[in-house]
Amino acid sequence: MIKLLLAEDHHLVRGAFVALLGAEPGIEVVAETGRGDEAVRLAVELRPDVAMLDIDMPGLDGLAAAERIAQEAPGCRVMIVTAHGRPGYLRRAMAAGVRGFVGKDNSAAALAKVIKQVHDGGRYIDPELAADALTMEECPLTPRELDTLRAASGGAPVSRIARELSLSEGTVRNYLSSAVTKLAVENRHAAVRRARDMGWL
Amino acid sequence: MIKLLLAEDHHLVRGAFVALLGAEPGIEVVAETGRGDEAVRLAVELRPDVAMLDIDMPGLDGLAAAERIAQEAPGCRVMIVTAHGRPGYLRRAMAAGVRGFVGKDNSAAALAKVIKQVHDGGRYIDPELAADALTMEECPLTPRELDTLRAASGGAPVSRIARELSLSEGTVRNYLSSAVTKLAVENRHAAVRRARDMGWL
DNA sequence: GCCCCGCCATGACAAATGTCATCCAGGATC
DNA sequence: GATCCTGGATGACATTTGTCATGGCGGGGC
Repeated sequence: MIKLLLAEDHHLVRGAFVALLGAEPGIEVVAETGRGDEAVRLAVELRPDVAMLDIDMPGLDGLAAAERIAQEAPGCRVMIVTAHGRPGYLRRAMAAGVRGFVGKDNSAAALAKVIKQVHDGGRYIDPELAADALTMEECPLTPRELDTLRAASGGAPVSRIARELSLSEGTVRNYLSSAVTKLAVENRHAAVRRARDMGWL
Repeated sequence: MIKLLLAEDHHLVRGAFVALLGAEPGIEVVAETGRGDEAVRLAVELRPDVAMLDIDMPGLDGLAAAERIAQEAPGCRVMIVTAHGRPGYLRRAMAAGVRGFVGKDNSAAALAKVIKQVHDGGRYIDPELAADALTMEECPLTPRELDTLRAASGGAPVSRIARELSLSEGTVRNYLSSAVTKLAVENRHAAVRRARDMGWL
């Protein structure tokens, strides 16, 4: 019997997952939560065989939670289920030692199969998402450029970004400009959008 | 037996819903789809008692689908299930004659109850979302302002927006400026964000 | 009819943004 | 130690923006 920890922020979807996977022979849902930090705590406490995490959750996002679980509950295998096929997410997940990565576009049967595969020490990456990630170049932005993009994401003016990061306005403009060039877009707002779409932000 | 049409774009979530609601006594899922246009077609063809629609779907979004179903399959009662509690969405849904509006944060039991309530001719609005919509002012933007905001949403420069809408650049700047003022934000990009958050865009 | 409002358009000016040449510090290389 | 390179930082300059005052046009409402 595979002991499964389930983390997904929407009650309804989570409840549906529990119903679905609870019916699956060989799988037992031992805990469920809607928060990432909560998921880490439960993984440490209950030591499930597999933790299945959504990405966007309050408290701690699924990728960060995966990293923490890998450190604090090493026996627990982690898989990510997400609606957003951002290529960068897959990269981060791999770096965190995640063993399964599937989109919410898959069938329930496929999901159960992946859970078992992951439990048996295997790996499974959604082929479509994997293709995206492989054909895609590495994030070309430097840490500083990412910082400024992040700070600019709310539409904040350069002056505020500069204050926030304790930089001169000129410097901020430079980083943004260089990000815009690298991403081949027209201005920083488009750059923010693009970086976010890629899962880099 | 309530005949239910289910429309939700993620296979996995949809499958889970089917499993969940199929187990519910008195409810029978007669059709399921991941596309809005498909949902309209199925509603017309199968005449289910209740159609349960997600908002973000390919083909036709849930709100537009709701409008079409109200016209083309009047006997079918429509309810919306969504992850995004944008106040504007609720408004549009009400205008389309939707009889149920719930967030994905609810429990499965609550969902089944709402389905039955809607089927019996009642209405149900998620109290939390309703409160948001009521405390919130109507969208203050003119159609033209919305057009320009929409065109600006990708981070496009004014020149391109002007070409797209066949307006002079000055006019575009005017609309955007007025939108920025009305929404009390710092620039058009923040205005786009805000309008989108409100469900106005 | 008259007035108001939304829509379209100009021009001018101030402020924010994008671009570029340049410089510095530290690590890698030879 | 001299050199090269990269990421980080800066200020000057051109361009793009946001803002404001203004005016014309057409359709509803009174």
